[in-house]
Amino acid sequence: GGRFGWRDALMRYVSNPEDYQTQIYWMDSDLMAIYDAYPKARVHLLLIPLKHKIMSLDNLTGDPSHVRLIEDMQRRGIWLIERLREHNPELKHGQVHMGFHAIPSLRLVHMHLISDDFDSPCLKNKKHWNSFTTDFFIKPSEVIEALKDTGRFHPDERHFTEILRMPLKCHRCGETQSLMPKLKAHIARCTGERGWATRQALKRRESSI
DNA sequence: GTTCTAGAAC
DNA sequence: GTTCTAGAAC
Repeated sequence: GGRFGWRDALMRYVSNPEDYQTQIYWMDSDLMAIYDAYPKARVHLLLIPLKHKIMSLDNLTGDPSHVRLIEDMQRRGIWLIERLREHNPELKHGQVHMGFHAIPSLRLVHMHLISDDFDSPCLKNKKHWNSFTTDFFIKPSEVIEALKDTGRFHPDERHFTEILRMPLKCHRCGETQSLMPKLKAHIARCTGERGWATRQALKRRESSI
């Protein structure tokens, strides 16, 4: 086999940033923000520490350097969202969510920055949806508090596996949809009056030509 | 994490 | 008959 298995996909970016320049949105000596290779929304970045090679949140302790790392990621995440808003006019009023997956598939601690539209052909199944729109999506403040209070952050695997199987629920209005295609159609409609009206106007204009 | 696809659901 | 989900991947 090769040097990296699929679980180590993020190691490539961290080990050889120079080979991935087009996939890097922003980077300094401590953190790297890359475009998710399979974005689940119009904007979807991963923020990855460069100096601490921590495989998962389970490996964090109450050590001040670990608490500080997550606090730095939180601060940088907020900064990146502001930067994204400046460069993406469509994000001006929309929310950008920031968080970790409770049980990530890929090694190396990474925090998602993802826009609220969830408009992407890569968003395909229930696991995708529930991993961003339920308690499976862990805010950095939750991790920081757990580390300060208990010196660890160990998500219960059975609990979070069950969460991924929950019904498909719109993150805006709470309405439940039976199937992914129906959810995706609903999300497109429920994505805000202004966005919806604009799309309808564009459709009318297209069909009248 | 994705791809592929059998068979369930429609 | 087609769409859609969900489990295997050696």
